[in-house]
Amino acid sequence: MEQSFYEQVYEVVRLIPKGRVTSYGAIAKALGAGKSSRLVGYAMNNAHDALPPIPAHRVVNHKGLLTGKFHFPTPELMQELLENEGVIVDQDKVKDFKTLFWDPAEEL
DNA sequence: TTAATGACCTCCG
DNA sequence: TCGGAGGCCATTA
Repeated sequence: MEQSFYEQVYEVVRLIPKGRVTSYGAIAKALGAGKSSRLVGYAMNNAHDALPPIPAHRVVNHKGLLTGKFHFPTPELMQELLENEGVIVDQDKVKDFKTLFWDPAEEL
């Protein structure tokens, strides 16, 4: 599997600027598969072995909630990484989500 | 090949 | 306005 939907997702996630976040649906939509939002999340499941490492901590659901934090080595790591980049996280939710939101479709 | 899974999104009550 | 249930697509076993 050289090229697949996953590769597309990885590319977009790696393009996310530091201190910015995006949603799975936005990525899926940017790839032309707005209904395949679940695939984006599924791709992240494989992102653990993807190289270079994927900044999955910059990707959250459309609610701005860190749903995938449990998939990290440690749930708190995701929040730490976000705060380390200047993203404020409160109650497992990204503060000013719509403000820090980064639309991949605009970059692509 | 068929069936099941998933870090989601949208709609309806 | 808030909560719950269903549906979509690609990948893996």
